[in-house]
Amino acid sequence: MQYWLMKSEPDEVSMDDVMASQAQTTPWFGVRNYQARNFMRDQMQVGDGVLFYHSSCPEPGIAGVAEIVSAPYPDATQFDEDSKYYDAKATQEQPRWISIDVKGTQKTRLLSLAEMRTIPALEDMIVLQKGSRLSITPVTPAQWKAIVKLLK
DNA sequence: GCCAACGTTGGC
DNA sequence: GCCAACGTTGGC
Repeated sequence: MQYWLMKSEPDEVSMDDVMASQAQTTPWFGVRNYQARNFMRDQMQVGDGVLFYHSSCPEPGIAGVAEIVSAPYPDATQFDEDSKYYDAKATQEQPRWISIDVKGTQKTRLLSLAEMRTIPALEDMIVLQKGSRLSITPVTPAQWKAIVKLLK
């Protein structure tokens, strides 16, 4: 059981979108960074906790909590020539990119990036480090606990 | 829109 | 294998 922070641009997929599809699940596609892919491929497990983070928007921050609900599987968009995520070097036999499904657990108040920076228990979070751009990052149990408490 | 930081590509 | 050039991310 591990914890993760996953970034999404709310213009693409917001926490509201994730909650609206609660009956089903939301496929997480379009990751095109090897480090993030490897986290999904090698470490993510069904039941892992996810902090849903809104990036590249007026108020960046954590907007809700979700859960991993599938094993990794090939990201279909890598084979779709019409997709902006198309990758000519990926083949069905040797896919490069991976998706997983998440399910929204709870929309929370927005824990803004600015507020996160003021909380000592969070200062080591990868997402707060200078120059950090990884869209999927591990979260420690202590960080998770502190954030869940703040969001109550 | 700016720009720092990072990742990827490709020539050598 | 090095590294310059380029593209992307993402806060501000």
